[in-house]
Amino acid sequence: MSADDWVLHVDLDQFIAAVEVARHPELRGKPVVVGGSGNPAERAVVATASYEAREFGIQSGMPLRLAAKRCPDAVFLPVDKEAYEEVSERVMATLRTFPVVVEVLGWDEAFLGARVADPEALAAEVKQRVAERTGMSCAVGIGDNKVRAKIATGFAKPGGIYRLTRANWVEVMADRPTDALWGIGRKTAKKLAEAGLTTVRHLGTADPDELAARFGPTMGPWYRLLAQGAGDTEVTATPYLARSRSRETTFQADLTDRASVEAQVSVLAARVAEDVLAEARPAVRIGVKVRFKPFLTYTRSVTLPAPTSDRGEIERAALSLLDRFEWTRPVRLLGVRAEFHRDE
DNA sequence: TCTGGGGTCCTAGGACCC
DNA sequence: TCTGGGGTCCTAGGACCC
Repeated sequence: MSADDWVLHVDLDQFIAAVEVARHPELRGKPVVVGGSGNPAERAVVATASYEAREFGIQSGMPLRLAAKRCPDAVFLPVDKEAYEEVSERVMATLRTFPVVVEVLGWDEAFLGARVADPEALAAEVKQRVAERTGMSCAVGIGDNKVRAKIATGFAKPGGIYRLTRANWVEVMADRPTDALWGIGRKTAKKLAEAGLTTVRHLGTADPDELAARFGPTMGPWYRLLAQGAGDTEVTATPYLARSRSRETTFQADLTDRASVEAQVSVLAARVAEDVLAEARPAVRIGVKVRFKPFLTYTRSVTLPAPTSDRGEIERAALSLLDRFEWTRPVRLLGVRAEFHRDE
């Protein structure tokens, strides 16, 4: 058997819930909901729900209050970022013990670039070693590019292995709705349906010019390629370079006066300035986001006269942007963002 | 919706310049 | 004024993902 190039996508099962259960074994088998500071009455959403909690119709992104209504007996836990980062680091370190290129995608997922004859055997070894060294269970998707590997993982969950390549793409995907594709969400699927394109098969054979006219010169033709299973094959271990850093807060009670808004923007700007300093690259642009009651969101941003990492300058820029909003409604969220130079 | 927080990328119009 | 054409930057918003 000769070796070929493969992309594996490793995705930890129920990552956040799994970390919590690992350190609180008494929670095993119970509906567990992690989100906000663990108080289901607060303005926050579900970060992860255990499988038991999902049985009650609880999903990530759902307001904690609604989750509590659906399952009053669920255990509500606060988000503990440090704990998840620590376990994530151990998982990624375990992945790096294999002769593969590891590209980290987030806390709980990574692409592996491997040249092997038997990718299923590699996937099984990865699952086993991750379980032994970290106690975490994962699903592994195998593909001939990143898109197919990523979609394959969805069929492998929880805890399995699935291979999706050019060979079975049509058979597996052609009759599925367009939002089964990675990068097509609810809104785009709806727009595609309005154009008569409801399945992956339809999209893959659609007229590229018409797609370009409807969805833009880049996205239109890209959607068609995506539906054909096309995707990037290059897995890279190059360290990630952030394009921006931001901090935002939804207030438990809306802000109604300008002085509190300014005070909160100063706090957020200081946190962003710390992040900018940690990046060791200056910010070139500062943005402010305001979400008014009921849920109206606006942004204003400015290119700085010169790149800076100075806390005072970042704060002044953020505060000056406040004059460009209309302050007629209560404020539920404020955010401050710094952007870095795009090249390198 | 009772709708978080942290990101990425694309689009489109206007400004501005040659 | 019956107002070129192309390139690039700036800005706001949208869609998507985890």
